[in-house]
Amino acid sequence: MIEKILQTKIKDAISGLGHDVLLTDIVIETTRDDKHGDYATNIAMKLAQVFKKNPRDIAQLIIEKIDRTHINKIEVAGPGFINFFIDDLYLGQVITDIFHLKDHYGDGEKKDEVINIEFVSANPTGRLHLGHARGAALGDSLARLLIKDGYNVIREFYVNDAGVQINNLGASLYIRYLNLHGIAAELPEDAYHSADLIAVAQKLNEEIGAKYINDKELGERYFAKKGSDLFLEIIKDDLARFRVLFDIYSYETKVKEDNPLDELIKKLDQYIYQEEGALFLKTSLFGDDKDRVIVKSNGEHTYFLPDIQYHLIKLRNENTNLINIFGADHHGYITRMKAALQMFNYDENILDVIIMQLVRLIKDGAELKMSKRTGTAVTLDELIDDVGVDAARYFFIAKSASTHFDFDLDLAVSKSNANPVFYAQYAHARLSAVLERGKEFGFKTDNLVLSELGERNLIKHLIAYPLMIKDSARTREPYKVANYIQQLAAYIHSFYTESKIVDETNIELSKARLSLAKAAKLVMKNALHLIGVSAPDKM
RNA sequence: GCGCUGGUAGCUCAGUGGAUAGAGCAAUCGCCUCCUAAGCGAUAGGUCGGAGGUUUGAAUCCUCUCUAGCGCGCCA
Repeated sequence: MIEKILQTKIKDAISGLGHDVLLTDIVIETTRDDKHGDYATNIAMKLAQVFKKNPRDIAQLIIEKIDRTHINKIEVAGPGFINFFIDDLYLGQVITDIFHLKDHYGDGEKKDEVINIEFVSANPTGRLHLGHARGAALGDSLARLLIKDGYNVIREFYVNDAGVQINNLGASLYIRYLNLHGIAAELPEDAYHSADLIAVAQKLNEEIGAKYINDKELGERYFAKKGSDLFLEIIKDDLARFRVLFDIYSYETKVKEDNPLDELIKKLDQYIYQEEGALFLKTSLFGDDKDRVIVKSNGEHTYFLPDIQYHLIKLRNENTNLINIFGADHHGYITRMKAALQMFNYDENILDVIIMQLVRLIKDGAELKMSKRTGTAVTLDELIDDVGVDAARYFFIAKSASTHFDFDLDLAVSKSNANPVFYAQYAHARLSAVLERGKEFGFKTDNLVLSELGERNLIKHLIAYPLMIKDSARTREPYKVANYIQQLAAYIHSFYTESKIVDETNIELSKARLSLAKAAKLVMKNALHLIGVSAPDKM
């Protein structure tokens, strides 16, 4: 890895001047302007205070001491940058590395740590909509990224298959069911109004006929159970279509069944007090604004209590860290959950909550409110039909989770070709075509020297791939992969346009360029795979 | 009122202590007898919400402030 090598060279040079610096304090950056060389460091400016000297003078002292193997030229520039111009032959070695490592190029060191990432976790009371789609794309891409970086990853979905929302589902479905039998019944304001429920009611009606039309209680119970089961199946199917597969589905009912909440309350005893007939948990001891109710005065527990149990279950194995992906409307929940975990002597950082800002849906220039109640939500299913999995997934992960963004439905559907994902896929397809065309030539990795600007830019970007993986996994930000992909596509298109890759009059050069094309294609395919996007050979 | 997240080009967004603030889309101008023009090259477009401060250096850090979204239930 070039960065590391340069860091070491610089560190050694600085030691030669009688001063020690940490390797990690030496920042190597790729230059934006090729006049500034290939890589640069600002270390001399950082050391200005220590050395009490002008940064340019320090830079000069460093470059006099530095080992110049693989380096063509070193310059002091601007306010005190040190610019490195790397030998072409040395840069080209990355192609050999990629040929050798193939799909494992960029893999992080294998780690013992398990990362459990919980996302989507939608209530099985309707189809997934746009907001869930963002979470699904984000969570799955993050999972892929962490796996690539060497972690053991568990993708987990928590199903709230108990509680008021399920009863409400049962009641809503029951009314739809009565309607199917010509019985007039109005959906209450707070019922689920979406059209999905009609389809589910119809399906269940086929199984039971008129059995429950005169038995509201049994009917509602039946529809609550069967309806949520059916919706969960629909959710799983939609997710699979979106290329999102979970390792574990955990059920609230099962969590409570296997782990009596009374016992949990006993374990939390020292943090619990009673007030006005309710049980409060002293989460304020751990930074929460106030204490939280876990058992209401009517004897029912709040959602929070089984959720604590659930998080403990996720932590049952040693060496596990948790990631939850939440919508912004749940951010108030973070501190109390971390507080509960700290009551069991876990470090607060064992749980990392990624807050995802909500998606605003724009249609005909105006905001369309998403709500299960009013039934105006755009479902994941419809989204996939309209814009396709690749474009949709790319669209959702290409922006950081903290970005509030507008999803313009008209734009997404009508101008899907404007989606940057096609730019990247097209770059991949072009490389596939040219490799096919040049398949008789073979490849060349020894003494591979490519010195055109476009070739060098592409090579340097391939070199940066492992570092990008590491960085995006560390900060848990898959959008950085999308940024990388865009830049990679741009370099590929430039290279393709500027350099004739298959040239019968220059076999050696063609072999070298085909090798670069093959390496770039492989990296592009793998990068796209990390965000769940396909890499077509033809477009 | 308090808290979380935003405010950067016409639009959607990157950039979180360094060189002239970038990309895609939209706009203008070039480029296919030549490996896929879903492309390339060039031009134009920005008081980085505002004000103060720290620093050799600030879009980036600090304080205040304006503004948008979301929270602040014995709901889930």
